[in-house]
Amino acid sequence: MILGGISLEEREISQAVIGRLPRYFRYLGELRDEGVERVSSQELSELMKVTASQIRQDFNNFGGFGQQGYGYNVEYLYNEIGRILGIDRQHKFIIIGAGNLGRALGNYMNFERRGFIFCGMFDQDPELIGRDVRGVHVRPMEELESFIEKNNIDIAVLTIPKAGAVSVAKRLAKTHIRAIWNFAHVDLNVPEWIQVENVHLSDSLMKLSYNIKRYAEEQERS
Amino acid sequence: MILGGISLEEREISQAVIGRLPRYFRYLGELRDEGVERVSSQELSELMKVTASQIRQDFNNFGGFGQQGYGYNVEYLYNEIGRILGIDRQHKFIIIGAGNLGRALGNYMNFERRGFIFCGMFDQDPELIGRDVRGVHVRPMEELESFIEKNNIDIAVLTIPKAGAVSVAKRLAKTHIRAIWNFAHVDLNVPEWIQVENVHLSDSLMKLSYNIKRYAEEQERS
DNA sequence: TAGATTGTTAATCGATTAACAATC
DNA sequence: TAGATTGTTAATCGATTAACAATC
Repeated sequence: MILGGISLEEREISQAVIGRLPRYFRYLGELRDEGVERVSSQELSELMKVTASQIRQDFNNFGGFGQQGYGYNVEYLYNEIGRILGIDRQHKFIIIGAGNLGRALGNYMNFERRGFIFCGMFDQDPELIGRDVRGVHVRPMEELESFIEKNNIDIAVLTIPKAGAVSVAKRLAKTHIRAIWNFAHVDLNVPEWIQVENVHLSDSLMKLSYNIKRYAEEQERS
Repeated sequence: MILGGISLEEREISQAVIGRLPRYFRYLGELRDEGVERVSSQELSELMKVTASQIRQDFNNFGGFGQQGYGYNVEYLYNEIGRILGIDRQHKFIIIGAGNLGRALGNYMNFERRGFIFCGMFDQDPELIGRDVRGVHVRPMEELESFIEKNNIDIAVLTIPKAGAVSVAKRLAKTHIRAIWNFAHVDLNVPEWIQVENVHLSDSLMKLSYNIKRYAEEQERS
């Protein structure tokens, strides 16, 4: 299937679309668990409160998953989206920073369900080294690079203060790590072959604060 | 300042702009801490890797903060954006769900710096009730509504599994809570006067997974 | 005054929605 | 076949970028 010389596979999908895939995946998983076999873009649109048009456009970025007159097969579509998101394969991850947040993420079981395997944990604090988090014990920072290479780690989760995050990211850039899930409140500069996804909790809280204020002011005016 | 009958104050700011404000705020705070007095949109654009045009457009949504030929005063702009985000005022919050994530958030000091005051914590598990998290002890769920009303709580942080989240959100909807910071992996249906900000960690992880896969496939092709 | 840089309008780009022919 | 619903093109909308006059 060729479009202007660029095959379907190579066309770049916008991050706006990618950002919606996990939500589709979640709703389809729920429908599947309820035993629903088929769903139309219209039905899904009412459930998810987005337009049916958007749903069809989004899915068609990856080729036709549906069938005219029928709709989409829930099970099939669910699996396809999972495959697109890459969660049909396993990802091995380590957590750098064994503080409260790092330990909370290490203890969170649901990531495993999606193929994310918790393999190691690191900290520089001698107090924390050796501690056990769900069967994984905390290692000293010196072992970081060797551990990554020996165990073929895919993802490093950064749960350390911003001061340390930049230098740790530099160390990671010299390994074969493929991605950083960054909870530190700083923008990381890494080579283009390392994918970065930021979770800036205080940014999220500020947006909430803005919306609280905006709503209050709207009310005052009316 | 009237534009087509709608005053500046009333014009709706797009969430795209709001989403960028915390990042501006962070960079301006760093410049301020470094003692930098003025910054031009050009300089800020190089630092933040966005266009100078976007920066000027974004700021002008809220009125003119700069001066031709000079640029922007860092301290002033920093304070103005803080004010716009509503973090010049205090927000009292409670955490519902005293599991690993809830406790981690409760222990995180930096929210306090931005005026978010940790006031209470709730859980249904008798094992957890009474436990102390940074001076706040965990209360039983029965006390939720009375505590919110008595202490004028603004924000409820939801760190419970999705099964419980929907029913707790229903209870919250009957209180005077103003916002929910939702870490449960489910979409909440609440009245329009309650602001909701979702932090769906597994969605974030799936996006990362997609980008890992996409990069790998790009490499294969070339 | 001359130079710099904003505020703002106009042009472009991309994303969303609407419409409908294709087809199951 | 008739009805339903997709896949896809066209229209609209909104967001980003470019350009430049206003002005410090």
